[in-house]
Amino acid sequence: MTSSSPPPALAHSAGVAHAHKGDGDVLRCLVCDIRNRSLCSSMDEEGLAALAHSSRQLQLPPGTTIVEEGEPALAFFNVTGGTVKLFKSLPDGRRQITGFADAGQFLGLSTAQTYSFGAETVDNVRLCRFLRPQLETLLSDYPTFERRLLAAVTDKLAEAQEQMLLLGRKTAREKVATFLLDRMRAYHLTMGHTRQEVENLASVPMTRVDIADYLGLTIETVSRTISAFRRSHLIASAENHRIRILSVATLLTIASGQKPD
Amino acid sequence: MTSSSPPPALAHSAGVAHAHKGDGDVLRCLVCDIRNRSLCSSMDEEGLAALAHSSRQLQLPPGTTIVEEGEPALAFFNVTGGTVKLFKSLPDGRRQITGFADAGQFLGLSTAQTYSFGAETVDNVRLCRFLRPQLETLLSDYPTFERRLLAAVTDKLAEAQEQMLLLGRKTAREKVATFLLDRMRAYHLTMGHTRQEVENLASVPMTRVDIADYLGLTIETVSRTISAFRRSHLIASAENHRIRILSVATLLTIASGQKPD
DNA sequence: ACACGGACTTGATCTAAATCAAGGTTGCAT
DNA sequence: ATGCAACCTTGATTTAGATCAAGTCCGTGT
Repeated sequence: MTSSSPPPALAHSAGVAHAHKGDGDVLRCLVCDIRNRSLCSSMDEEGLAALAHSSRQLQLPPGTTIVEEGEPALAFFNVTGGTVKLFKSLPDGRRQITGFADAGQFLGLSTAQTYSFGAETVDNVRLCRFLRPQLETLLSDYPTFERRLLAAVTDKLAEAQEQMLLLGRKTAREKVATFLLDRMRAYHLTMGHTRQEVENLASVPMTRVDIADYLGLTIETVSRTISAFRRSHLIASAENHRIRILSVATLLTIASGQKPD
Repeated sequence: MTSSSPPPALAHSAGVAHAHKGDGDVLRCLVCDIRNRSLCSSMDEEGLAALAHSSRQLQLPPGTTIVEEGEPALAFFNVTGGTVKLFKSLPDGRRQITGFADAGQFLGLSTAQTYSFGAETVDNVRLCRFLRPQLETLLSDYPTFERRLLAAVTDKLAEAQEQMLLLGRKTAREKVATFLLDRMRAYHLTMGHTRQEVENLASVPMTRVDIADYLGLTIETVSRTISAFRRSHLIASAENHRIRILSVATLLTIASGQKPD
């Protein structure tokens, strides 16, 4: 009974799977390996201790609900490992994934009382949870942290605008090319440019359903388009839900709306 | 030769049309009639003086470029009257309007060196321009202002996610219904609920081309859909680029993805 | 080894919206 | 008043991507 059908577990109920006491280790944030790639990079040593104190670390299996659309917006999260999907839905079940949050990204900011979106883990995810009052205290106490958050939200907004261009005006082919390049960039970011072998690899832990709901397509169209790219030797499958991009240049051309195959 | 064909004028070159010296009147922001509906509501009297000192007021005719995609991000703007369109384009000219900024909305935030989007006036627009260094000073000097900006950007992000749902998953009919209701809400906001007569009016100063580029449709589909709504007596035309919404409830039902005409 | 279930692929057909193609309206400039 | 140009509407036809319909692949548990 390790991982059966109905996606269970709400992240902000009391005793969540593998919740670590934040007050135990002041070092947690100090030794966090992705800290330089996240909001937390704005903090000095004292600030990092405050962060560790204000947050709890969670480890969640695939398919776990993190936040639910319409529920009280009680917490803010920083993803430290794995991939989370954010989405909005229509009453009849149509769903739009508005973004994937990989390690280093935040989620859960809300001005309203309730979340205007849902969030669910794609694979095994580690994240730090900040309850609202604690986040507010941090923002007030550490102006550099607040400034960094403002910059991060501004970046997310620019990303969202790029995605609107994709959803409103790109063809299926252009959408999928853009997606693969984005996943390659995301993978490079989380791997920190460490190895040459990682080059041109994209990590694609999500299902075709998720990709389709992200690109405003059906799973069949996503599948066909990926197959076509594979047949044209623009990409090749790699182990572990990864895709090797054989011609970044061609894919870039396609993604930006110029014809070539 | 008041307003001929090729859309001219860059807003941040020295002597822009009707630029008012910011340092002249300390009262400008104090007496601003939309201040309570904007970022500026976070400021006390002293702050308002600082705002007036840090900004310049511009008055621009329809079709004026405010910011250009790829140009250095030198300024931040607060719209105090009229409507601005924000957009991104593909090399072949396909365009996606990512939002309309009405009175009280800001635009021009950027973390990068250059703007990732363009902005152009839809009708006669009044706006306050803050150069980057001046904005940064304001943020540092007035924490409540920075907090308010963070909230405003967070709201814009939620709006963007809603628009992604529209672009990726809604039908033409649902898109247009959503748009009309949004325009009604925008009109109510800028009119401040003053009059009963204003009820159920939507202000639509933009062309069909703009609406189509905002909804991810063609002008023909937008036109046909609006005509169909008119034929079904869900809406009616009103003077001055306005539309009267005859059945808000029905339009809401359609916008949220349930069938009814 | 095998079989079950979820995820993916591929093919055939359908359709919502795009494209192509005329007109009709409206407002401004002369 | 009249003519022009931009904007909008409506109709006919086409098409990209959706839907419908089988399979295939792959990982896990027995």
